[in-house]
Amino acid sequence: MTGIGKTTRQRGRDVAEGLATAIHEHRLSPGMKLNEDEVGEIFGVSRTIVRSALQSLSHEQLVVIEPNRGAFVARPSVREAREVFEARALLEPRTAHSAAIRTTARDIALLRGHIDEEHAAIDAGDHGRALRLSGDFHNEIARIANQATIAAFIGQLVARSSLIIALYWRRRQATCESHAHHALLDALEAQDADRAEDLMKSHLVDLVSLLDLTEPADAPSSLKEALGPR
Amino acid sequence: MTGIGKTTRQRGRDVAEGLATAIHEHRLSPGMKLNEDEVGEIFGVSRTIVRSALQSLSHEQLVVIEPNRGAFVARPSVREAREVFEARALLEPRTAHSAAIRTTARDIALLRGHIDEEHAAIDAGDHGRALRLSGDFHNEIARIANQATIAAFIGQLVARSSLIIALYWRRRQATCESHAHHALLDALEAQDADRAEDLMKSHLVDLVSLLDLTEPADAPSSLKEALGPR
DNA sequence: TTGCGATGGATTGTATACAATAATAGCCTC
DNA sequence: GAGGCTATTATTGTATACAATCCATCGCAA
Repeated sequence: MTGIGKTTRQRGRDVAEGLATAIHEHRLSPGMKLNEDEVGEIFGVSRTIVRSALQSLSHEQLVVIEPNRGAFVARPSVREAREVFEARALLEPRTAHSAAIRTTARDIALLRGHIDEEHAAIDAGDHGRALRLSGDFHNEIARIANQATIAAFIGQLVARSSLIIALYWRRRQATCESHAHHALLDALEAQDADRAEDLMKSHLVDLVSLLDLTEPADAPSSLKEALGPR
Repeated sequence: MTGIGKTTRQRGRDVAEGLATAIHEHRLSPGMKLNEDEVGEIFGVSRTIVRSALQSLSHEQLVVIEPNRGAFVARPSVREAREVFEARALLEPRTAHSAAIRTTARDIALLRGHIDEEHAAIDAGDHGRALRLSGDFHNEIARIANQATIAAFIGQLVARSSLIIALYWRRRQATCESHAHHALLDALEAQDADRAEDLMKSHLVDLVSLLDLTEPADAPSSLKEALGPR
């Protein structure tokens, strides 16, 4: 239904999506070099297409292009990390509010499926996949709110959050946030917009509190930190 | 200071900016075809660069790329128009609040200069330039708020607003919104964050009220409307 | 006149070739 | 052996050539 890949439509999109998914699932780590020839060979396209995909990703700040040096998976600074979550705090609660009002039974079923998949992934030990699904949950809510423009912004922020989590997550422990998602789902199902808004707000606060945003991490502040026993 | 154009840095950015400015100033109208060869000849670059610029603009939704048909200046639908201003209503008031707290004397001077330039442009009958400067005013406030992520979103929304105004502005009359900008400037100077927030909110409401968002306008709903006496 | 189909021209999509720049390795000097 | 300079290699930036697609014109028949 989603179209077989052999069709003539723009393959740059496919490459960009492939790379984005890999980033979401933490298979590509922040700072990693994205060689144009290599990527092209992997996806079976020429550098022209790869270049287009990388530019696209750089526009949503998943990738940083350094002139004449190439493309790298972005390494959001502590400051950027804060900004991303402040933006999310500004957008997502109100969006959850709108979503609660418009939620249909079909949406609920879809979201429930999402959460189930997420659990399955965690049980299977596939943390990358679990993380991606967790992000998708937020994107789904934005979609339900039926405001494409805001949803697009949230999509970008969720994607960048994935990089931020890769860099600044405190514990190795998997996503323990399923409870928050469950509670949100309940509020949406009850169409309790105010509760959904509050839950989203505190969910985001919780998320940030699980990050360690004290260290610069862009450049190690000391040699010992950079080379010492990890 | 800003680098002479002959340097080796990516010229795609220059082309994109050139086109964006033309769109902001309403020299390029919604729906207009952007032929790759033509644009390339105008800016003195090859299609490769033009293509990159067009993709960039399409990502911020100033341009729509139809596969195998080419790039066109975007024609936001009524629905998109509403969404853009709802997003602005969500982001900009709080941003004005933050900006008011952080405003410095230097910022005030800069904004005042902006407003003056705007007036000068209006007096000179250069509505396009006035409109662009009016948008820049909003961007400046976002910059002062010192949240690059949100500022980038606002930048996009302001740019799209320019297209929306081109399509749905009720009167021929020029921007009569200078008063709102003046009032905002005063609030910022007084560092009265709450007032700045309220002023921004009502300013945006006023802006929307000056738009005619009742008609589809994507396709004229009747022949009479399309061909009748204008 | 109206509708359909074919042909030619123009425009976009993609790959590739070449030029420019940065990274690497080797050599020489001290 | 350490440090710096040069040459080589690898990678990116840009232009161009070719293929695929679309659009317009024309012709023809009903």
